[in-house]
Amino acid sequence: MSSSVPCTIYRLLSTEYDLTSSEDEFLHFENPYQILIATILSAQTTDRTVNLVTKDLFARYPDPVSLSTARQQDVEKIIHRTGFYRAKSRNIIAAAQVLVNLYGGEVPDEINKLIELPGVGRKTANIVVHHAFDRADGIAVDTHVGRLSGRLGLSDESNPDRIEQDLLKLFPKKIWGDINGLFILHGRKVCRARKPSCSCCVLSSLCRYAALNTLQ
DNA sequence: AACTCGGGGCA
DNA sequence: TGCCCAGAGTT
Repeated sequence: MSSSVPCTIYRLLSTEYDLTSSEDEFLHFENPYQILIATILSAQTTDRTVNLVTKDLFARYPDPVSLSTARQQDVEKIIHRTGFYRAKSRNIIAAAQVLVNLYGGEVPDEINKLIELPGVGRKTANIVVHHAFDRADGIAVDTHVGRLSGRLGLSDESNPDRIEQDLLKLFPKKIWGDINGLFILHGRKVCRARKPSCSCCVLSSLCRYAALNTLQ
């Protein structure tokens, strides 16, 4: 593959999508604590659903100290609508306890430390670094990112960690966060798992899968 | 690698 | 009604 292909992909997707508007949901959170908790709650749920509960949640538990001593039953009532509420309640309380006990009530800004928090995996850690610290130390490989990477021929791997390694080599670090957001938007709206809209896709001219898919 | 946790939104 | 949502933890 030509080394300019990743650059072209980035340019085309940037023209197609406005990342700043799609990230508005997160902008109203005031600090890394709120972003961390909201991101844990956002697993397998839309940002809009999370936003239905965060006002109540942060009014009652404005900081790690207050959340660390919360009763799980009370937290469950507030976040019930975000799904997986038992595990999420347990995890955010335990995470708050770790913040208080190990990090002086602050949210660490390193992937390796964030990943140790209950309820935080590699994807969530990447999201928190990106949104809370305005930086991208990696790329969160969800189903969309994995699917696009395969169809575009950017990676032949199946393991998300290895796909991430391939992507990190292909794209310059300063656009990792943008690539992450753009791939997810494109994977959701155009390059869908089921019926991808290759005829409307700005990347179709450089995509093997589109060439295959549009053959009749 | 497979399985479980789960309510909300949308076509 | 079926499918999807910037997943994580356990077995």
